[in-house]
Amino acid sequence: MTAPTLPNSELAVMELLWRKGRLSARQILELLYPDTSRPQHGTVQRLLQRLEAKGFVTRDRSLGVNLFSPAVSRESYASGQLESLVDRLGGGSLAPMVTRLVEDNKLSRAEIQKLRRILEVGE
Amino acid sequence: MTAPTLPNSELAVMELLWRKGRLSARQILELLYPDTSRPQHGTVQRLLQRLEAKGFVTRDRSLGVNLFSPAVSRESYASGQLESLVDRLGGGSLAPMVTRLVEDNKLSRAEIQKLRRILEVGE
DNA sequence: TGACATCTACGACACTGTGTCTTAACATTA
DNA sequence: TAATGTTAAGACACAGTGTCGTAGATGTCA
Repeated sequence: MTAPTLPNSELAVMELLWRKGRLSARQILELLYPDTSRPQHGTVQRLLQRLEAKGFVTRDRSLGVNLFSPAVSRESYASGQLESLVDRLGGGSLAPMVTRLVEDNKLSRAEIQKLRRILEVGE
Repeated sequence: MTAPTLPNSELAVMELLWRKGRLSARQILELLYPDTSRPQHGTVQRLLQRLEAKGFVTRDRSLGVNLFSPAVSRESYASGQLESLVDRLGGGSLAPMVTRLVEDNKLSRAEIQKLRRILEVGE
């Protein structure tokens, strides 16, 4: 099973969970729709349900209200997406894309330094 | 205007064009649906039409049959997708995702070498 | 314990994008 | 000009997304 790509609304929920760690549906509702008069409980509940089905959040039912936590870290999701991008478009290699980014000056000096350091593995 | 993400069927057409450079609709049809008895001309035509509308292919009408060429290179599309991934999920930085790939041994030794060389810019 | 508020689960729906087909118009050539 | 191939455009089914409403479960407090 390859990692699915999350739609925007679900990603927004994950962003919250990644930032806060563990939230109730109500907290998510308030953070997600801060100035809406309408309830929209159902929407949040649906999103959480779908995320749970996809294995992206875990639900703690031991309390009165359910608490939701991320089951997939941001780094894990992001790198999974990167991997799938590389497979789909790069013929399995990240290098050509990075080459292009460098040529187009899309990577800052600092970013390049960081990447260099990361890639200094072994010998 | 940010680069759109192409659906599979359109990407399949682009793959052909990237590989072959310039093709007629019929050639694309034959390459795309090699062993189909059904015509499916319309499908290919539609795909090409949508790709043209998105600015991904150019159409040469000067001959009897239209000839289609890629208007966006594979590298350009791929790096654009990478860039948008970094913006959406990496907080603008590619480094964390690459870190994760390295940790998970998703990058071969050769690939790491290649990336290192690419990133040896300036000083 | 009953009344009330909250929370949860789920069916429903509109909209959009995708993938495909069909048909009609058009061009080409034998 | 008939036959053949090509292009254009309408149409549609289907899946995914984002949302709502509601019914039932659960909890709280007078």
